[in-house]
Amino acid sequence: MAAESQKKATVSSTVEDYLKVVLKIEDMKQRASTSRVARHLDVADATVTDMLRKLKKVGLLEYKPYYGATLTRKGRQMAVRILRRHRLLEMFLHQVLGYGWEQVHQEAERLEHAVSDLFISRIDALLDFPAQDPHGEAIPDARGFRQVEDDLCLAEAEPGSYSVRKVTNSDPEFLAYLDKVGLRPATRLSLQEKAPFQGPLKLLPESGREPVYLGLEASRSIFVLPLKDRPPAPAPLPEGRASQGSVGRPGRGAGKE
Amino acid sequence: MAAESQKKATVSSTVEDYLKVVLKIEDMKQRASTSRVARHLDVADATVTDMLRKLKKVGLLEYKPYYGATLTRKGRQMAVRILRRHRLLEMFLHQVLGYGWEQVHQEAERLEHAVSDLFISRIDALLDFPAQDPHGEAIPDARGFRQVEDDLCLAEAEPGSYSVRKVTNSDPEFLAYLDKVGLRPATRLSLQEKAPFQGPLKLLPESGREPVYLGLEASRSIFVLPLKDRPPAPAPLPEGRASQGSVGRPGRGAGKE
DNA sequence: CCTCATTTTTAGATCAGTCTAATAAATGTG
DNA sequence: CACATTTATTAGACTGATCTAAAAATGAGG
Repeated sequence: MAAESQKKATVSSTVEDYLKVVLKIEDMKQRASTSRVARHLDVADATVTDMLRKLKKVGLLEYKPYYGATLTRKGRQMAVRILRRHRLLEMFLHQVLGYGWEQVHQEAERLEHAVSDLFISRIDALLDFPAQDPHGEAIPDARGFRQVEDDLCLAEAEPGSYSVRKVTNSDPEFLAYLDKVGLRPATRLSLQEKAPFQGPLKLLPESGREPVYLGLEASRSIFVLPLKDRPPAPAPLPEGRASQGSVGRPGRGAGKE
Repeated sequence: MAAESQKKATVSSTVEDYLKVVLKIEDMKQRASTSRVARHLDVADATVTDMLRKLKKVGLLEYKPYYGATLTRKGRQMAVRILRRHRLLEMFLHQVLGYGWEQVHQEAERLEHAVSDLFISRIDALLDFPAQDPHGEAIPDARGFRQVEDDLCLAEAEPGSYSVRKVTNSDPEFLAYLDKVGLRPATRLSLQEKAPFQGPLKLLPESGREPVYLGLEASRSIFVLPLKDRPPAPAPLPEGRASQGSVGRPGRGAGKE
């Protein structure tokens, strides 16, 4: 609460993008190396080196040459704020303006830098304070708390019954495809078998009668919650033991920031 | 329809701002001189000289050194497109997100550069294709046609009965004041007297019982429609002879572009 | 038609963000 | 452990948008 922590350092949208990417990489438990950041942002490595040094200087991240970056408290706070804007905007575009879930990402990507805090709080209220975006990703709340994600990557799942929790891929083509075969957040499905040698997964979505064969690589961006065996339960989301109540509870590792 | 006219030359938001300003100045029947453009954009004259030359080079405007700029067909088209976005966004913020009319301008100023055509067409439909923004300014339609404005500046009006058509000033303080004294688009009022020597106007808005004294300068940004003497008519806007039906009719001077 | 004030342009710099090419550090493999 | 490969950094340059200060054109009055 010291006066200095109040200064609403306003950063360029470029800086916002760098912070967002570092957060994303850290969330995937990877090292935010120069090249990894560069790949995510589609810029040259040299550009990233420069920028990381600049961001270190202004205290938004730590940077060790030849190693990579780590967000500071302040940097993480800013990054989560952008993430919140992004996901709220996606939800708004989907729910209010009727965008398909494969269309929301790109538009939100531009809007997140342009919109005011007032705009964000208005759409938050309009949407009745949603907890997930159209891809099933958790929307951080206004204080920066993030819901604990207690899901399982389909690529690692054993055959059985699941419901789709989130899809962490924003490629419109891919999402449109998933949509077509009936795979969306909250869809229940049974994973019937996994072909050996990096082979495809055989899935049966609840809706379609046709099985869907999905490449292993594609399955890495689908996250699911195990379903209690027989699929009787009507509510698909509130089943997982940590998928509720965690907003506002800073608990181990996934709370604030 | 030639292939070249199809190329969707995408310009920076800075360029969009320059075009918007030149359009605004031309709409006020003034010469878009270097210094005038500079004042509107709050940049140095030298910066404008450079930019106008660049914009001439890409065919968005004519530029005569020591004289100023004139939009080309193409430049005007782009400028009107931004104007449309701006005003639709204002209406959207006002109607859907509950912004006050004094708050909409600033937010729209940022959003107009970030939003896609899809976004614009969605809000247009959501708002049921509005013809005016919250300040009473005409919203160009998707083809770029602009409604003919057949109104009268309050500063030039004679005592009598009027209804407020539009307010061409985006200063939040000023608009908040007008709002407080009950002056908004569609408000009926009687102009009771104009003090001599650039003196204030004495107004009686229909709502308030108190007369309002308005400086001459302030009255320049208020435009009104004369009311058919006794104020009996319920519909305030559709009275002026040219305030309807002109969308899509390229009529003299105020049609396309 | 000359002079002065105003307006505009030119010249030269800066800043943020980016690039390519060259160099250097780190790493992995025989 | 030494070399080859990979990953990062440095060096130098460019682009778009901006500035200040100095020079030049315009135009109004005498």
